[in-house]
Amino acid sequence: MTSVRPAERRLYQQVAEQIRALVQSGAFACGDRLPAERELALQLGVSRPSLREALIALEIEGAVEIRMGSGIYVVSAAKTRSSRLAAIGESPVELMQARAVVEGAVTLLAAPQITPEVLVSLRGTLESMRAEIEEGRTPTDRDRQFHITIAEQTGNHVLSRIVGDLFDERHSPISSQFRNRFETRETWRLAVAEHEAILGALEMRDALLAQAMMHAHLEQSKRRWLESDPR
Amino acid sequence: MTSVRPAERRLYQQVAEQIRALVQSGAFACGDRLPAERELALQLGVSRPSLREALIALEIEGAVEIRMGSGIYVVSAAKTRSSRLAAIGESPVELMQARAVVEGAVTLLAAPQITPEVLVSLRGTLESMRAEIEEGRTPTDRDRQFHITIAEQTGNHVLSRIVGDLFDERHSPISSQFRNRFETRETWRLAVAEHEAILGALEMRDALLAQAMMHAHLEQSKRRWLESDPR
DNA sequence: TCTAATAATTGGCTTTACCAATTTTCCGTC
DNA sequence: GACGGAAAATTGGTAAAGCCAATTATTAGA
Repeated sequence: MTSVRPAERRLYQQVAEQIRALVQSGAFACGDRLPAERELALQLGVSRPSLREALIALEIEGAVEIRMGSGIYVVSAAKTRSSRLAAIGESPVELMQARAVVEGAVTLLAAPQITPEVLVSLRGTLESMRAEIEEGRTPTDRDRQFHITIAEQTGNHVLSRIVGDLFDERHSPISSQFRNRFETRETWRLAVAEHEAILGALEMRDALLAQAMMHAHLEQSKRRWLESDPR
Repeated sequence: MTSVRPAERRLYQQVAEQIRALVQSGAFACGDRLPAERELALQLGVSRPSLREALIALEIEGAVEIRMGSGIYVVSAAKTRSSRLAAIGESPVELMQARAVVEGAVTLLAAPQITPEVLVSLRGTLESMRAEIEEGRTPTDRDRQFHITIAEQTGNHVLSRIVGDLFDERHSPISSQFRNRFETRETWRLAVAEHEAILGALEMRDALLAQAMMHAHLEQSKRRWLESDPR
């Protein structure tokens, strides 16, 4: 079987998509065992290494579970990790409320573990934000950095990942329609002031206050978002 | 080169980790081109297909960019987005700690909004858990339902999604190596007792106590996990 | 009937080989 | 000497066959 096909995308991506389609079409139910690698490769008309590459991609995104010597199993269809994005009913308002709750708790946990060096770093980030705003630029990256840095002080990778993911979802296609009138220079100035309050509480070693300020910041941010959008 | 190595984890995961380490150690800077596949495979002492599997994993998590005919490039370090999948460094211990923090805060938010009907439903779930344990079955689904139901009372879809995802990650292939001796009947009985404490606090309308009990439950769960595994 | 050895199945990894896209090199031309 | 284009070298993409290791199913023996 000599390949004469014009490479459209990487083969493993095409194969992975085919398998996803097979699962979603109901050809294989959740928990079912897929055909053996050798047979499946034959069915799909690709070599076994190529099929394996596709399976690894599917394994990483949680669509299948590979058990050595046993077989390849379709994992609980509901949470394929790809369905995490674009979940129905998740409005930007809920997103910001979730951030307020989660990052509030994270700040409380992180506060006692923040070193003086990190405080200096945070202040630098804040100054950079201020500068970029006055230059007319949108300091989204600095904003992210501020929140991530605090989360990282928990020493818990899972928590900092969640904080980062939630931040990024604000800029996903779903929410992008909102951020138009939201990011004016004035609203950014308010945001910086709230960041200043958080940092101040951290510098005073007041964990509870820092938590409250973080919570308030994201609630305010949500409110600004709402008021900026007339829908 | 005949393989005589005792398979510890999947090879592609080990290789991917090696490459991540190389990048983070500064051996390759952002934007740099890695050695060619053939050479890199030789350096790392693995076959090219195995190296390719690792590269695909790294490509999916955004750590590298593969350009056909050109080479493999290290992508901007900051945005590795290894996020969505459980990145290395995210030990099950960190996962449980993250759950304790997040679900504690979620419980506090949910508690005032829980209706009597939901309380009845939660008690039913708990009784089902008890029954299944005595039958020798593992009540994982009921356990999940208990936690999800509470999260849903926040009325926030993002929060309930997070709680669900974190629960499911415990049973992902990455963490599965831990769950062997963890799920004994005795540990499950302890878990049910802690669930009972949470539900009791909710019935008493004591939101702060419920938060504390939820936090304690997941911390205890983490501890049990650790002690059950002698590594 | 139950248990333990055994055979068949299945994923894990290696080796070799060739194709396709890209980049580099080099030579002819202006 | 500078420019342009074609050939060659480089690099990723894929295929095929084979063996090892873990799991599961089967079968023979107690």
